[in-house]
Amino acid sequence: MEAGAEIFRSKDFGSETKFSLGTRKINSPEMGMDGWREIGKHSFTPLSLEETLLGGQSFVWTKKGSHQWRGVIGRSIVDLSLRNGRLSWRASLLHPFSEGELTKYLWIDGSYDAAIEEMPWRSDPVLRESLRAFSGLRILGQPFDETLFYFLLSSAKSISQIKSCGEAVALRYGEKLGFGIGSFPGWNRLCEVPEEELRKLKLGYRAKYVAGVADFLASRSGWLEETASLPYEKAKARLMEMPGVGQKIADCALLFGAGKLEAFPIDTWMDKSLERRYGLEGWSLSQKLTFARVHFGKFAGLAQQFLFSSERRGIFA
DNA sequence: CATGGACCTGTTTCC
DNA sequence: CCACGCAGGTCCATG
Repeated sequence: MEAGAEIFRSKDFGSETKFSLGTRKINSPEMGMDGWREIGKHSFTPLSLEETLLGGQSFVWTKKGSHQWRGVIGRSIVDLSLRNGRLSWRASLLHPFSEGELTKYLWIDGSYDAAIEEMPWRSDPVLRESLRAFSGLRILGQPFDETLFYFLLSSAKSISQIKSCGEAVALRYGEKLGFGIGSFPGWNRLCEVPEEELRKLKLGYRAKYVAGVADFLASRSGWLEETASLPYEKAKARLMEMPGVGQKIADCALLFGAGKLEAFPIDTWMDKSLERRYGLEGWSLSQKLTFARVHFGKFAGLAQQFLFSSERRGIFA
């Protein structure tokens, strides 16, 4: 399916420049980037796209303008634009990204609507209100290794701090991609980095976790990939064998980086949500988790994201 | 099995 | 402007 490769000429996209790549002449609004293309069918609203990209499940996206975002997925730089309900994208020429990869990353296909339908919103007014407020909110399909890395940095840090620590590591040890962006270096590369170096990049005590996980993986070739392919419970138990990976981080890595949609990470926001909106004051963490998995079902992780956003952005306040 | 403090450091709030 | 509490979690020691 070929969406028209239209070149936007709006002033929002900067002045148009021409340069050659091999023998082809390329018109591109920005050096090193391909032209804009539109993705026909999607159900994002400005709010749900913003919340999907910047709301705490990913730390690789930056807002470039009121309707535009830039992110790095693997080694590809990807721009997204949502104007008047039209979703458009472009990727770096050096490390291209296909439309198929993007629609998978953004979960743009019928299985999203099916997942929404399967959630218990008919009997749950709290969830129903969240779905209404953040209509179109998705779980992203991010690279597993990188997702694990970012969430290893997440303890007692805010989104902006996690983002800048991760960016610093990527810029220092990853591939330089231009635009001041680096790629995730990969665990093999991180294994060569002393903990002290990571501490200099402001990771604090999390540096020990990163170094520990890198060491752990160095002696286990294929371990992460194998873990991602295991059923949820098995995969979670395996992730928790690693230093610095407890219940919450394991669930985040599996939900956001391995497509385990039944994973239900409980952080302080979700803890508050379950207590205040579902009356679970006094329940232990494991009781809350059991309640959530039973009540929300197969797509508990998606429900979690709606409730998380609602709590964080205060729609019930 | 539940509870509580330590672990880094940037940010917020209070003198 | 400085000192102090706290933060999207994990680990280890206690009761």
